[in-house]
Amino acid sequence: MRRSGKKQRYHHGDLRAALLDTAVELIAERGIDAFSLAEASRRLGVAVSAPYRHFADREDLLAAVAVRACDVLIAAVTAEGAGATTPAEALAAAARGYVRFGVEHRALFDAVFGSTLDRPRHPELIHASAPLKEAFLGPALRLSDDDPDAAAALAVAVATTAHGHALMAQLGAFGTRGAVELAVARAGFATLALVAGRTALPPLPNGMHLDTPDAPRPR
Amino acid sequence: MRRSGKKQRYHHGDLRAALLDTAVELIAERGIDAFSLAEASRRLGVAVSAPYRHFADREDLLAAVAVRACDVLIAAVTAEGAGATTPAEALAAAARGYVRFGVEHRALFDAVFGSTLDRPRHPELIHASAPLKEAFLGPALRLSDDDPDAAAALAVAVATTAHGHALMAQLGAFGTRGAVELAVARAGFATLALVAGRTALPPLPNGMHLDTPDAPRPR
DNA sequence: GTCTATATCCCGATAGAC
DNA sequence: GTCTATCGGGATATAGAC
Repeated sequence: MRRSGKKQRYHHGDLRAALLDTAVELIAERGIDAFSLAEASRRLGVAVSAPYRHFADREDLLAAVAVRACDVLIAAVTAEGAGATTPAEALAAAARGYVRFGVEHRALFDAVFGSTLDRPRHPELIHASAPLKEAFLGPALRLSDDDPDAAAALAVAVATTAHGHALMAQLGAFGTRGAVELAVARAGFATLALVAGRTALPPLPNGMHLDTPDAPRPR
Repeated sequence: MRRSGKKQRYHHGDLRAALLDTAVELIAERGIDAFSLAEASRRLGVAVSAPYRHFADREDLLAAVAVRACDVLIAAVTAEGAGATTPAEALAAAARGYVRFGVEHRALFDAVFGSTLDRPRHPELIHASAPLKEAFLGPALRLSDDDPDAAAALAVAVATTAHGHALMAQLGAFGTRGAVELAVARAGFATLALVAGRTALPPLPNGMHLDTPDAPRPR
């Protein structure tokens, strides 16, 4: 019944969940920096002070959105690779899923990558994003005869290239009509090209392994 | 003499240029969305109304910053490839220059790619960014036996991969110490891998050619 | 758990004096 | 070309009633 009315009031309903949904809506419409608790409250028909019963502050809510977004991202990256037959195809599928997520769920993508969260303040975020690297590292390992250094180098290159395709697609660089599928397809092709030319990728220094950013440039 | 005092007043000086400089400073410190004319005015010791003699509004100033940033970006991309001996090396150098610009001049990078300018309203921006594609397309053409379709496919893949490396580096995914050089180097290697495996890149549809985004997702 | 009310702050943009 | 003053708006967050 919750979906019946447009201006549903959440008095005594599950305001916490409703705030998360509304946050995603607002981020999709105006970007993550323009998101405000005040506007979310207005849209839900509650007082601007109500969210503070469920979230310590604005950043706390955005961190919760980012955690949810991580789950969706990981599902997207792993789902697309379910039917892959070769490791190279699995890697390309992971890249395609990553890009598809970026363009089809831009708000969630921004929640993960586009906000200025103080990540040390939200350790659950680091935990939520951990499985992501496995989706790239697993196939890369199979492609590299279990050489972990070569696999890490390839996985980083592929994930980074997928990231670029998602961002470029968001910028509109792949046009407007059919841009989603085009960007997704190009990310897959680029991945296969990286695989084919992977001998040009020397090992990363110090066993770096696609870690979640721990210390982003402060802002 | 302009640099002598910290709280230099720009009364009757070149306020327009000073505003551009200060905008870059502020964007570097707090991000482009948090940039405000009011704070820039405060920092320069002028009234909040003063900037409106030089810029129609906030967006107009940000567009001017983006134009300047485009010039620096193009210089960075072409400069790094000056000494390249092979087309593959030239392409890798362009990618390295792109990433170096992204991490060393993050404010300028954000001015070009991270703002929500109404680009049709600022045609000079499209003009300023035009030479960028040549830096990638030129070497790609030489690598593709002057096949323009194959060259475009390669150029898009390389530029997009460079973009991904720049963004990932900004996120801190390449760590903190030595992150700049690491990201720059990885972008170069990834480019060489793409070149080596470029037969996996089918032609783009409809003669697409790395155009500047004309219709970014509205926000 | 939500409301009312409020304190405090910041912003973009304009009018009119000098 | 810059200033003073101001309008109109929106934000975060808290206090205290119910």
